Amino acid sequence: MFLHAQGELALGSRLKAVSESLYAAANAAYREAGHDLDAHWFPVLRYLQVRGPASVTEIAAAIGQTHPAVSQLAAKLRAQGWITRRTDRSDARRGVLELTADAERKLDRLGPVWCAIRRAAAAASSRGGGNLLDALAAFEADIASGRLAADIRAQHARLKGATIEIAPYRREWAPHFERLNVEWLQRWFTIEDLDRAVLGDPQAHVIDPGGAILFATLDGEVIGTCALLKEAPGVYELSKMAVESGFRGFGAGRKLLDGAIAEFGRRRGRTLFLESSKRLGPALQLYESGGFVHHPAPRPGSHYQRADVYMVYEPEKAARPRAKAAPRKHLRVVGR
Amino acid sequence: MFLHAQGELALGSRLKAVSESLYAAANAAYREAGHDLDAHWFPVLRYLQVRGPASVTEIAAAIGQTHPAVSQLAAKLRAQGWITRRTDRSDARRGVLELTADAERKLDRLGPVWCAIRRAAAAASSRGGGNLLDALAAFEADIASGRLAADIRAQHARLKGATIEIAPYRREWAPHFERLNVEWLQRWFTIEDLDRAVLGDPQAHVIDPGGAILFATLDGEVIGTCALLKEAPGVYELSKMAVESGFRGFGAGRKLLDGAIAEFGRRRGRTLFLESSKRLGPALQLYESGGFVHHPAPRPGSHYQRADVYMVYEPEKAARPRAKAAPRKHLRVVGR
DNA sequence: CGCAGTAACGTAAGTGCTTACGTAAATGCC
DNA sequence: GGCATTTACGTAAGCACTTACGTTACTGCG
Repeated sequence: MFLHAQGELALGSRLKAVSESLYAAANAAYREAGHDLDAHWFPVLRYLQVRGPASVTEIAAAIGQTHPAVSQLAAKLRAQGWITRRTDRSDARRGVLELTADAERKLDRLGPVWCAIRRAAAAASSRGGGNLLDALAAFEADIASGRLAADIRAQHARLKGATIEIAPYRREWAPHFERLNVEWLQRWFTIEDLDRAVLGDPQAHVIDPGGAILFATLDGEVIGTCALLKEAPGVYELSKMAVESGFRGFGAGRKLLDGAIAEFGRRRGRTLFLESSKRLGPALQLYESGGFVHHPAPRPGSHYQRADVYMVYEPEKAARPRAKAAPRKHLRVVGR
Repeated sequence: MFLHAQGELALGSRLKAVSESLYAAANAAYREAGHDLDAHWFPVLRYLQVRGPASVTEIAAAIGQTHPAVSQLAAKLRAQGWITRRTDRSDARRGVLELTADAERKLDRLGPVWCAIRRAAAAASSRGGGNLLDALAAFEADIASGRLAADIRAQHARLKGATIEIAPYRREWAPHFERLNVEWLQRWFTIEDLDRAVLGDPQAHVIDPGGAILFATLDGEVIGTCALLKEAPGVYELSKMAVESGFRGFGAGRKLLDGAIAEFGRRRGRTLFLESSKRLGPALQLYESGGFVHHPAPRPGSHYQRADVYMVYEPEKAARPRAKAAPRKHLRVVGR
């Protein structure tokens, strides 16, 4: 499922969905057992059952909802004869909600259903190793104490000054090279035979012929890559540039590009070119600001079907104080 | 917190609350980082980012929401320039939603915020032993497969034929005797000195003087209790009858009453009386159907302040084929 | 080919909450 | 004792969904 792949980022969505499924399951159980009540009423009714008559704000505070929520539900329950309301003697603002005798009797009959739900939910909650209830309690504590919010801020502050490290090829990272490239290839194009070959065995297709592969890491985690392919003596191709989609905005692309160009320089290359597609706007912008200029025609023997943009590195064109306000128009014209 | 004490029964409420807190935390993080987007948009926007253009129903299925939800959100996002919609060439019913170049750029800048949220949430999720994400995944699987619903049904079927066992006093259950009685005393009255004494040391105040205490158990779990106090030779008082509020409807009260009367019989008692309160409607109904009849005046030396109902056991009055349709009016008249 | 069945998806209305706001009563403070 | 502040809580409006329903387009089958 897509949301599962998003990990913690989609936690809110998933929790809400599970919450609604639970209400639905409870309602189904009530209906099957012949009880006519809604699972959403549980906190209020149960509070009144175990604690006795209580005011709107008292209940709201106890069950962690706003007072209008309780107020509105109370109006509904009153209309249906579950509760009564009388004004507090010592404080005329306050109302005292109380279960009717009939409601009390109905609730007293719910034991078996509640017990069944509790046991089934407990079993489901503790399946798969951990215990949902315990984990949830810890999570709630972090939210209530503000620790989660503080942690997000702290992490973000740390990450703003985070150092993306550029590291040379390592055999054990070959799967990352494949994974990162497959991601954007599938997203924008299809994987061509040449891709499959290069990604499947980067050692044989990139390193051994005299090329290089760079990896961008954030705190040890590989989040981007690019390859410098050796075409001919002194002629290199920049290719397979990929940054994981959840890790854009760290500047990994720029660092990879700089790293590749530096590598090209170290090898005393004469020509550095690349093939790309006008569909990859942000990447083209990056190449332009890195010193690549557009070339009208494909190189003889162009590799890829998808390629419709050809660029060549011209060092003096590099816009080093990074051109933040680079005119978008330029890109558009190029893209045509 | 009240909801925590309800265990699995309040899980739905709590999950929803956590879900909303998470959305709020994410939104705060977005705002602080200067991004103008809503956490609720994440599933749709992220899907379009990693998977590329997609139709409404495709997205809805992937993120586990209904198609109107996606449709409505899409309309809003379209109005704000995040996505465009064009009609599918091969199927005129279907629309193709696609991120605008601007949106693509905005999303590409979110890496650090996402990473911060992910890390903080991961830390909170795995604090406290278990891991919320794993536990949630297992729980979701049980819901999706229908196992939870089936389990509830199965548990409920089992519990309908469940046997409440009545067991005699055991020293290690003394705390249950106290807990169960404190629950209803606090709910309906206040704890009087005599209560404190009896509940604090049932051995000394009930058993040793020649009385008895019974416990009702469900699958080994103590869920109810009652006491038979010896007042004088042949004279007993039924007292401290309590069934846990979440376990009403199992018939534990009746079994406890029957058990106490049987114990009274085994001891060849002559008189069995009880003191109660007209506020405890269902309990009085139980006593009546068990063979107790109302007595107009308090016994000389009545024990409790709260007592305003006095009953005496008259075996021939026991409505043994349990009087389901016992006239409520009777209770009312008695209660007056 | 014609036509029933189904899929895509927009619109409307409902729901369970929320925030925003107003009013009346109680409280604190000089 | 008067008056600002706070508290209780109802009402209104909004929001993120849902279910219900209708329209239009595609699909499969005789």
